Amino acid sequence: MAEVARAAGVSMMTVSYAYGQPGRVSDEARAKVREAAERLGYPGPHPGARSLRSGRTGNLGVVLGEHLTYAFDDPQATRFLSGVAQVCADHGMALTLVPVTGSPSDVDRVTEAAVDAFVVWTTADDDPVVDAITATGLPAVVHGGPRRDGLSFVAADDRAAAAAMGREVFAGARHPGVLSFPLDRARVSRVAFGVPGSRVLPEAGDAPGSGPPQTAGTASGTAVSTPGVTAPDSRTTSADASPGIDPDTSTFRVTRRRLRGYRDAWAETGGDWSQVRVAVCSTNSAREAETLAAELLTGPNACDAIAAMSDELALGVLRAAARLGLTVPGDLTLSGWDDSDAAAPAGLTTIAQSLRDQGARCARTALGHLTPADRDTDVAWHLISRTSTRRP
Amino acid sequence: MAEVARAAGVSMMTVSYAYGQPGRVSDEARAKVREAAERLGYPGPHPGARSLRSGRTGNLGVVLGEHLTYAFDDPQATRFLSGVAQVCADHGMALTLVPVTGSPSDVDRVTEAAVDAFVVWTTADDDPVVDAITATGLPAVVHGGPRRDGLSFVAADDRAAAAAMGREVFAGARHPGVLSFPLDRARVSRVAFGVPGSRVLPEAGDAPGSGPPQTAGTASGTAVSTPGVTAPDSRTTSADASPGIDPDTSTFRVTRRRLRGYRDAWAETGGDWSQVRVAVCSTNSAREAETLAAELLTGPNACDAIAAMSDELALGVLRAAARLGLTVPGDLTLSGWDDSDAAAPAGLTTIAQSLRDQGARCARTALGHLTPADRDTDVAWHLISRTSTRRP
DNA sequence: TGCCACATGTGTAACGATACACAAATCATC
DNA sequence: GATGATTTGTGTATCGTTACACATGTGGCA
Repeated sequence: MAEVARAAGVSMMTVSYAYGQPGRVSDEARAKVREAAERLGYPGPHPGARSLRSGRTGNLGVVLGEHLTYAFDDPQATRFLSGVAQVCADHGMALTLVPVTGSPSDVDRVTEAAVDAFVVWTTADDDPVVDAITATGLPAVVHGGPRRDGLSFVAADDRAAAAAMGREVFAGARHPGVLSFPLDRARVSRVAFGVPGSRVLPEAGDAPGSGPPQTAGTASGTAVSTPGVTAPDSRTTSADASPGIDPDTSTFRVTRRRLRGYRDAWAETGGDWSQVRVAVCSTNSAREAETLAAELLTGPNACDAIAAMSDELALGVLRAAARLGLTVPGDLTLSGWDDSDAAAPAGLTTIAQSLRDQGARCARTALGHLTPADRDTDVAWHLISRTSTRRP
Repeated sequence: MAEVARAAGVSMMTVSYAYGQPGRVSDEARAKVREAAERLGYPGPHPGARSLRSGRTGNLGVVLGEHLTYAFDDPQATRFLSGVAQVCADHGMALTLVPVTGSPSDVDRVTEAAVDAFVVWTTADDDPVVDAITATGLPAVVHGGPRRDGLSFVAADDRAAAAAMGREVFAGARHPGVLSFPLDRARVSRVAFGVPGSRVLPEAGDAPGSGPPQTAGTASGTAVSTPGVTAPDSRTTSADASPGIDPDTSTFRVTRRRLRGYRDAWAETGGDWSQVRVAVCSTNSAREAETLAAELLTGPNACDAIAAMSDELALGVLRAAARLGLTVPGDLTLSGWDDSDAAAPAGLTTIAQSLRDQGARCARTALGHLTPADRDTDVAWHLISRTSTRRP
């Protein structure tokens, strides 16, 4: 830059202003600088040096609770990020996806990230990456979960939405089932009934706190054997050996609250959670859902109502049902979540929420460009009732 | 960092190594550093300072020829970027999406980008963003186009693939049609026949060069009126007033070569390009395709064969055909491109190419981690023949 | 005329880290 | 025990920019 200044016959500061604050210098000076820069092949201010001095990078960081490629593979993440991208574009900010792979070095990737703020896409309460983000001291917004003091938070009321959906899809059912996202970071897929005697707790573990919620039985070395708590060594994929599914022990806030919502709805009919069969998918894919749904739909207690946590998973159920010769909603009522493009053609009852809007809101919040609506409005959702829950 | 060094009782360099090259210091020293850092709340090396001194940023930049949100909205871009993301994750590199919006300031966004290399997703030959990338002097790989000296290039042989497809979909047709991507950055949608008398040029304008290809009639002030060349003031959306479509004037390399390929195939049957009706879509959306396809499928010379440049567009044709009571392939043969998830269920003949693999190859090339296959293998494509081209 | 506001140009002093070269201690090898 | 290789720690110089404070010229306005 010094060379350019000399060649243009101006001071270094004039060159700096010519790039950073074009209005600060005269047209004449700016032209001289541009000309000299062109002639000398000066590529413009070094971004690193600029960021070192100014303290800003012009990047918004995005951290996924999944492998980096999910940003482009998972339809839900993609819609969310589209909203984030829109806001970034509006403000001329680049969008930096931090390369998370599920390995311990993820923490380093976050620490090294050259960004001005973070947006976090749903992860587990005990994900160390969240602590690393907190440690940077940069503004950060978490979507879905976990909640933490000091980090902003954006999410729909998943429990209420799941309860509303449960009322719809479980109505008149005798053998309800749930197709769930993973319960924790191990992402083990399995099929099991709900834990018996599980009380319906109001909101335990959902309040913001400085760490993961302490769950009975995992809090200390004196392991209290609480019914339904997954023992560390019992993570198997065998349906028979699987312990019961306890919503309250899921470390993914979204999953936890949706399970609770379904449980709420079933309890309202006088049913017990232990009657509900839950298939946990390790990924949000129709393929895996099809396999697990086949398990739910066969055997002596085959499900006649399934609430799936995404439309993707629900489509897997539809495929499984078709293969088994079951009709929807005749033999089986079914619900999805998110109102994806495929939901309407499939007649799928679903929860509509605009992940794109939520992504945009997260980005605005992170960048400090809040609108009044961001502050005052709850995240919107509504249930779209279609044929898949019209029990004859 | 100096403070941490003092608190830990070591030199600054030891602290630096403890973070940047943990193997360079003893376990003991590293522990002391980590402890002191923790105690002082030191968040780790400042990324800007690090990049200033080391010359590396740990970011791979991605530039789209479209608005930033296309990264998450367009299924083809999404698959491509999934491949890029995979390679980034493998190498611990962050993925930075440069906020391109179609405005002149895009050039500044590129210049300011703190990245080690660029990957460019298909854009126009005259996109100034490409020059800005060249000016940075950083390694860059262009996917699709344009070709430029000094920039690496990855693409399938679109002309050959389109020719193969044309042979399949135009076989036995009397009124062929094409559903095309935009011809140039104006992205004007329109419907028109091919220009008459258009000679089949081998590869004009496709060789790498330092600038956009010079096309007859646009090269200089003395505007030579060449048949079929779009005059600057004739960009209208009215089908009647539209000048003919000339493949050779499209500034998008991919579009240009696919149009040429279709023209090649039709010429092989003895047909003239002026018999081919072309609908240009401004975006890659089934919605718009449906509207334009309706135009192709009605009137005195309704098309009985349509080659679409993407499966998305082809699905729009299917919808339009269904609404008009036309059957595929009975009344109309149809082809898509890319073999998206929806293609097989729809029985759509298509060109399969792995955009994910191509994205990965671009990223490897940009980052200088080439595999032997990257060097020696052409980008693969093959035609998948399904029912949509089985003319009875 | 005198005064202030504004536009424009300049010099200095960091910003926070790492490349590099070197020194000392430790270890393996014949 | 001498030699060279390896491990580990240290100073110095420097990367390229912008914040800040200040100087100058110009025009408006009472």
